[in-house]
Amino acid sequence: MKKSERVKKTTAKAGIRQENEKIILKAAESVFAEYGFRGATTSMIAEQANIPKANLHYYFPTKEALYRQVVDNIFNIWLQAADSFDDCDDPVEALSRYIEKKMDISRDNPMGSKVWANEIIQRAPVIQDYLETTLKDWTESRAVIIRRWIAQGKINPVDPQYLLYMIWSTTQHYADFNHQIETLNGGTPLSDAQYRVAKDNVIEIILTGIGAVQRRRSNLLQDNSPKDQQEKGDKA
Amino acid sequence: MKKSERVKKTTAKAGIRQENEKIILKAAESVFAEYGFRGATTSMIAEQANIPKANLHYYFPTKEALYRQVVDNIFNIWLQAADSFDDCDDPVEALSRYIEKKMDISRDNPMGSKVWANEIIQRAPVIQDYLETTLKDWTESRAVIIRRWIAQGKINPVDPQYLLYMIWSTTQHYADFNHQIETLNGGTPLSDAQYRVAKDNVIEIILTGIGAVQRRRSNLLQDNSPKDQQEKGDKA
DNA sequence: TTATTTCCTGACCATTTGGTCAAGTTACGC
DNA sequence: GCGTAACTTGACCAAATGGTCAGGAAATAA
Repeated sequence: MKKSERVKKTTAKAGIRQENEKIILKAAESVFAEYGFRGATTSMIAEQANIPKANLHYYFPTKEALYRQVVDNIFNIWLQAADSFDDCDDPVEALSRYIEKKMDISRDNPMGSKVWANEIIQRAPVIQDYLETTLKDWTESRAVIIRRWIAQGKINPVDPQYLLYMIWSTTQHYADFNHQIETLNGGTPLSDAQYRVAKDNVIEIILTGIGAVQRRRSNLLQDNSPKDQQEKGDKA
Repeated sequence: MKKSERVKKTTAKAGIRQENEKIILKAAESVFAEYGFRGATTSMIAEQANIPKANLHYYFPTKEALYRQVVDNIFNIWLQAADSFDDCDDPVEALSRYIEKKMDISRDNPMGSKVWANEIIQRAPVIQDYLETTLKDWTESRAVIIRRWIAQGKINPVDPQYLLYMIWSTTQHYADFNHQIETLNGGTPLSDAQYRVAKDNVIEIILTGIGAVQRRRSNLLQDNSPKDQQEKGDKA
């Protein structure tokens, strides 16, 4: 139908492959996010990318190859977030930064999070390997840091593994269940201000919950002043 | 797995329908959970239920009708959990009970939770109506209770909506991401003892996080009985 | 017994699916 | 210009899919 609105070709032939792969990957991400690997069809993806299906198969020979590439990209984003949880002496700083980063990712890349969720629900046919190696190692290394904080009396004795699950689930919920949140918000997406409040609530409750802070000054209820956009002026 | 071990027929003809519908629904739940509506096939479900596909269609004329029934059952379980969050003066009691109930459901009915997750990710084609009515009303009524607790100084000022999201996500994570948790647990499911610890951690961190308790006595670390994760020393 | 209703299922069908292919078109190096 | 490599795509195919159907088996009613 609408066929020639295919997006500009930057500098002619050079870069066409790169450009088109990007378009296809983006379309694939959103279709895989919504329907999972089995439920997604290459026609849907092609349509979303606004190219003929045969063209899609020119760039990605099989549905599985395309899916793998999508999942790979997502894992890289995950790694990026993981880096922000550094080996820092201050749990408030390290955890605030990590949670904030994860919340940002949920907002900026909700489709990726959904693809990940689908992968796990389907028992990780593609990323099982990552889970057993990279993710497991990372988790254990963070557990060491958390246990050190506990030993130093900086936070309450909590089981690191369950604390991490809480952080993952809470932050990713804003991507994966975004539709439900939107519905409960009257059918409109969370505004920037609301998202800021959500973030603050999450950080505050978790940090307070593990005894990293006693009780913070800020009122976590949404203030009704229209002005609310200053940077992360709230921290430790 | 064989073929004719189809389960006993209780009392012959009477109740056959009921019996078979139950078997089919259970099979359908697990297949829909793993692959979503589109990704699931009626053959897979029939196979899982150990009946010919044509027989499945005798009881449930279409895939969609079957799916609707599955989703309906899940929503009823959700309602059951919702009831346990009653209008109680004590936030510690009300929230402990609710979180515990949700954790129990995640353990006893992980497939249901996954079907729900898939539904939301797919933008609730079937349950949108519930979200806008039952779920929304319930959420708002609980928000009132939470705000009252805040006004009474029983908990810190937090935004009720985000607190609820945290409870939902954290508890449901144990069902939806059960495979990831299992992998990180060395490939074995959480034991009863571990699950107990997980529950306690969740309850404790959230209740402490909102200031409902100051700091509780229990040590949330798993008692160090020799049986801990140390099977495969894979590493890099 | 026979009649009637319910249940069971192999064979079948139209549509959708992932993927191919051959005949093009476009861009770049020469 | 011309050749070649990269890109594009309508038409096509075999397999899988949701669903049907006719005929048979089993249970109950008469």
